[in-house]
This record gives sequence, structure tokens and C-alpha cells, in this order.
Amino acid sequence: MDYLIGQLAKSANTDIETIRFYERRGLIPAPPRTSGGYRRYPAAEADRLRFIRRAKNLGFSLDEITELLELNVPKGSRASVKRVAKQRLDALDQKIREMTAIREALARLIQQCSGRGSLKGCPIIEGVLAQGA
Amino acid sequence: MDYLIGQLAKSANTDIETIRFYERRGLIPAPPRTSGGYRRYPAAEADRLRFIRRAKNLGFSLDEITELLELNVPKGSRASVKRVAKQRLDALDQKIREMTAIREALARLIQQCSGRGSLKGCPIIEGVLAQGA
DNA sequence: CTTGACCCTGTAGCGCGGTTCATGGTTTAG
DNA sequence: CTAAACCATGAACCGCGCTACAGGGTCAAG
Repeated sequence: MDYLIGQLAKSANTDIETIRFYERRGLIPAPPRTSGGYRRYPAAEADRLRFIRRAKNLGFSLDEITELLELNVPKGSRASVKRVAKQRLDALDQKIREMTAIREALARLIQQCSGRGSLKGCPIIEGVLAQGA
Repeated sequence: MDYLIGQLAKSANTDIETIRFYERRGLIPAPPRTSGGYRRYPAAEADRLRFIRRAKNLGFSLDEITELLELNVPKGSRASVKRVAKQRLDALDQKIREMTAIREALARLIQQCSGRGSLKGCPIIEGVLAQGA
């Protein structure tokens, strides 16, 4: 029922080195060892690791994930989990707004450029020079 | 008409150290020096530096900016500039799409969470566990 | 002549999230 | 018994874009 590190890695679709790195970072507790010194993980650790990987895919930083994991045990509340998730959502919205504004500015420049002729008067180059700081 | 490095920095609203860093990176040519060894920049370098800073604000990486600057001299075409700008736009669109998908997934989880009660059955926690890899 | 603002070089460090390497021990199949 | 597959540690390194020293030299004002 237990995993060696390589099996655990496979089960969460990640890498041995990443697991050891998470252990150093404190995201995963140091597991018991076999007589030969190999890490031996109970099945519950696979859940924890999958949680970490999926939270990462949702854009949580390792620090935020640490916070979520600490809320989880021994008894956290939904309110606190929701608070952390909302912070993440707000940061995400902010970033998307910024990137969209940049995208629009760049798209306008590209649209104004014929793509023909020399650089003299190229709207993209001039546009970059003309913008506000 | 020339600038010392501190004046150049001010004129582009950036930092002395950043300018020296750009010189090491090859984005800005090494300028002539005064008898005392101070860098002395012709006014044209201020334009170049502003170009770099503004392109950065549009989300171009230093490598992409280097490419743009190389197109610029001795005689580039609008077609090549437009190509680089389009690459940047595509990458930006891709990133915005990814972030938006993540945002939606997270927003759904948050909406399902009452924010009241213990963690048992919290839709956010369970949602993170239940997602695909 | 001294003070202070400015400049120089070279090197190291940061934050983030890992990745790679060197060197060696363990376990299992044949 | 050997070979292959697996695991261990500790340290260094990656990309990105700066930022921060430490320990000096230069230059203009008073």
C-alpha cells in the first residue's frame, strides 16, 4: 500500500526531485524510511501531493499552498479557505486585466502597420517610442 | 547635449544599475568615456533606452527587444518588425487564455463554497482534489 | 583643501520553482 | 554473484531581470 518515491512521483505525474524539493520546503512531511534508508510514503501522501500539483495548476504559489495545507489540519474553516482562494482570484483578475491592456495596445500598433516598406515611419517602432512611460 | 549615466537614467525613468546591466547584456552599446572614465551618452541613446523600457512595458522580453533593435539597424523592414510583434501578440493571447481558464475554474469553486462550516466537504478543497491533472 | 554628489569595477544575491550533478548505497531478477 | 533499476545526500546551477554591495576614483562648489 505504500509508495517509494519514484512510484509516488508517477502517481502525481511529477518528478522525484520535485518531491524531495517539496520536502525541503516543508510542503510534504519527511516520511518514514525503510531499513535501507528509502522514503516510504503512505497512500495519504499521494493525495497531498496531487493536491499540491493541482493547486499549482490553478495558479497558487507554493507559499499559498502551504497556507492552504496548514488550514486543512487540524481543523480549519471554510471561511479561511475561501478567503485564500478569493485572494488568488483577485490577483488573477488583476493580472489578466493588465495583460489585456497590453495586448490591446500591441494589437492596435500591429493593425496600423502595413507590413510593407522600410522602417522609416513604421507604426510599431514609432508607437513604442511615442507611448507614455 | 550629452548625458552622464545618472542623467540618462532619469530621462528614461529608470536606474543607473539597470543601464549598466543593459550594457552588459548588449542592449545598449558601450559609450565613449570622459577623461575621468565616466560614460558619456549621446542624446540618441536616450531614445534607445526609452524604446527598451517601453517595449518592456508592452511585455517584450529582453531577448525580443534585442531582436527588435537588431532589425532596426542598418536597414530592417516593416515586415520583420511586424512578424516579431505578432509573435509577441500570439504569446500574449495564449497566456491570457490560459489564465482565464484557470480563473473560471477557481471562480466556480469559490461560488460553490458557502464560506460556513468546517472543512469536511468544502467545495474548494474537494474541487482541487477532484480536478484532472 | 575639503566636502559631497556623482561615477567606476567586480562580484554576489534575490525570488521563484525547481533541475542537474557527483558519488555512492540498496534491492531484485536471473 | 552480478547487473540493472532504484534510491540516498549535498551542493551547484538554471532563467529572468534586475538590485545591492564593497571599495574605490572624479569633479564642482565653497
